[in-house]
Amino acid sequence: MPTKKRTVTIQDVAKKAGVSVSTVSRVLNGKADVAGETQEKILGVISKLGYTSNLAARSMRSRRKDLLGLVVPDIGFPYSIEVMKGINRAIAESKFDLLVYTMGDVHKSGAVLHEQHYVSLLNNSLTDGVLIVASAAAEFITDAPIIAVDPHIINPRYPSVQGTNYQGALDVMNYLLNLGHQRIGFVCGRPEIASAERRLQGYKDALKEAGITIDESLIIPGDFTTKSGYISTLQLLKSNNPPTAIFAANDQAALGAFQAAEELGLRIPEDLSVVGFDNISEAKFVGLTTVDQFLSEMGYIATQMLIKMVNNEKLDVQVHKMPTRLVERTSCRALEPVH
Amino acid sequence: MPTKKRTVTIQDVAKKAGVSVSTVSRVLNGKADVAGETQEKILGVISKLGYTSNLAARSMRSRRKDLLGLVVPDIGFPYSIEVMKGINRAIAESKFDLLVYTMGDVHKSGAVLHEQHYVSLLNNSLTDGVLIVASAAAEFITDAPIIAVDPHIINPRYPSVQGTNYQGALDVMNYLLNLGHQRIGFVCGRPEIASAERRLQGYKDALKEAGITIDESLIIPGDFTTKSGYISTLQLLKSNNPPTAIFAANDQAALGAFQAAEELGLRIPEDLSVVGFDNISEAKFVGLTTVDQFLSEMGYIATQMLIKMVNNEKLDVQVHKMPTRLVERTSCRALEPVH
DNA sequence: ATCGGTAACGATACCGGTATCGTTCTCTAT
DNA sequence: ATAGAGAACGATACCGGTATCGTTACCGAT
Repeated sequence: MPTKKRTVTIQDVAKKAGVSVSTVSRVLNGKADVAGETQEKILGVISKLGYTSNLAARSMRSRRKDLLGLVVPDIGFPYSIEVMKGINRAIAESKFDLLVYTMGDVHKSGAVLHEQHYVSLLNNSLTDGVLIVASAAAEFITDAPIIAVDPHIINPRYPSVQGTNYQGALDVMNYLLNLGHQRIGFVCGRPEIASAERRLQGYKDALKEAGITIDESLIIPGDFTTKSGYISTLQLLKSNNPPTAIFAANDQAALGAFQAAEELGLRIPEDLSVVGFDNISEAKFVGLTTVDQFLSEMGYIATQMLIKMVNNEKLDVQVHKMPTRLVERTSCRALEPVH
Repeated sequence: MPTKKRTVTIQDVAKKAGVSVSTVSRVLNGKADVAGETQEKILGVISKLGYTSNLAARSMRSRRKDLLGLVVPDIGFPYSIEVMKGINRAIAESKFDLLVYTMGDVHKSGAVLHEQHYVSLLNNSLTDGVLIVASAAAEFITDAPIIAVDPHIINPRYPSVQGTNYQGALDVMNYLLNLGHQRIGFVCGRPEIASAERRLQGYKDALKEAGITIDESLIIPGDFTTKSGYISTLQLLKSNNPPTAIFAANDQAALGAFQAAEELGLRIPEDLSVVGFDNISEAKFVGLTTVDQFLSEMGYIATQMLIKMVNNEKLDVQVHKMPTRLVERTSCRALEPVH
């Protein structure tokens, strides 16, 4: 094995320039205490050697890093993508850069203590503050700036941005009920996630309010994936008394419902009405009626709140509630009254 | 201002458990040299104090971090998203975690040396290896594992994964020519990017091959955004002798062409044929004929190559060429022969 | 000539971990 | 009884930067 060339450090620069590391560090950080001539020489050496500072080393000693952390279980999900778009926008407008930490998958074996590991991993070590998206972690909070988008827990001990999931679900149900639908199927999200439960609760309460008894066979488990939406919808449609409409806990599951309908030769909305939740970018193209919870905006606002926290400014609210809006497209139709 | 609670360090754990930091470190890294009883006590203290290790400190001393870095200019772009999906998949299958570094925007003021800064920022400091997506940076390479997806330069000094941009463009042009189109507009990508130039070259060569003289007025500058596609298309369609087909350097620009056509009351494909490049997820929904360059797959393969490099295994190829494929949808039609 | 002030720079502690080596203690073999 | 081996653990150097303080040289003022 060949000898590994070491990376060039501040020591190398100092030696080559004939000055001390202190002086190089001063130049790097734009301190005033350096003679113009010396500065130019050092800058020359730096670019000649191709020196770049070691983030880890710097982070350890200096408090301010101008870097925000983001923890996402899975960056491939449309949900995560939408939120990240907003975060990205806020980052672009700020002086902060962003470090995203992901495991690629929620379920993955890891080292000892991996459970806690991945949250405050960035915390106080690399970044000035951390954004957590749709995660249960960070139960144990340190006092560092942390903010959650759509937390698993309804009332986390740190600030958060949440959508009005319950109200959104009520809106969907009232919309469908007004169209004349009585038998409405519900494809659940992951039960451990608070927002999924809130939507289910909205589904149930709206039915109660309308005086319709809840048929448990119309409520099918799911996990927010397209595949689960597909399977659940098949199950619903093949039953003896299939629903006329399906409310999926998120858009991805609703997309699965589209697939199932197509496979069974059913047209949407003629033979089946479908509503989703999230308004991911695909929804527009397939004409899916859904609830916009302004995910991108949530990410944007959360980032701005985090920046405030980092700057030691006071937050206006601990929990920012983002109102949802029903987006009517072409996946639902009114039922003719039965003669 | 209240006194800042410090984060809990390995020193705190050691003191509380009545052992040395060395022993705690051994427990953290699962070394064998610890008595079972001691280990349990330490683990107890760790979870009681909510200790999590400082990534920065750890990275500095130990070579192996089981962490890969990814540098993207803008994570909001559909292009980046597609590539990241593949990376995410490879990460999920591996023991590595991923750290994504982004500035949120390509054009952003920064500290001194920011130009170099953001590439090998992660390099040898935090991560075992770095993926670079569609960036010109890293001209100065260190010898650390680096791999580029779709590099700006055709022949970078480090391994890369690239699409067959030239061949893909030829395929598009031959497809359009076979449909009978003679006046074909081209909406350029960002000229400093190699892949954009390769596509333009394919456009020109195909025309030459077909014996059609190149009309420079049909070649409009662009920058890969939807907006630029919109503007360029308007310009093309409003000219005296508008094209019958438009080949956009990427799908986002093609989407802009759709907008422009709609605004002018032109139907696609009846009044105008459009082809894109990339096959982003939106393309399917609008029926855009495009070139699939398997971006997700490129990310996947690049990640696997990087992991090989980190493990000191030999790469099969330095440049992995990913073949493109024309995806025919409904945005083009055959021209009737002129009578 | 002595002093104080300031500009420019160097020496060193320190951040929080890991790697290396040394120390202590027990147990077994001779 | 003593040496040697091995288990369990501690002490300390070190990673590559920044923060703090100290040092030197040069200046004008008293």
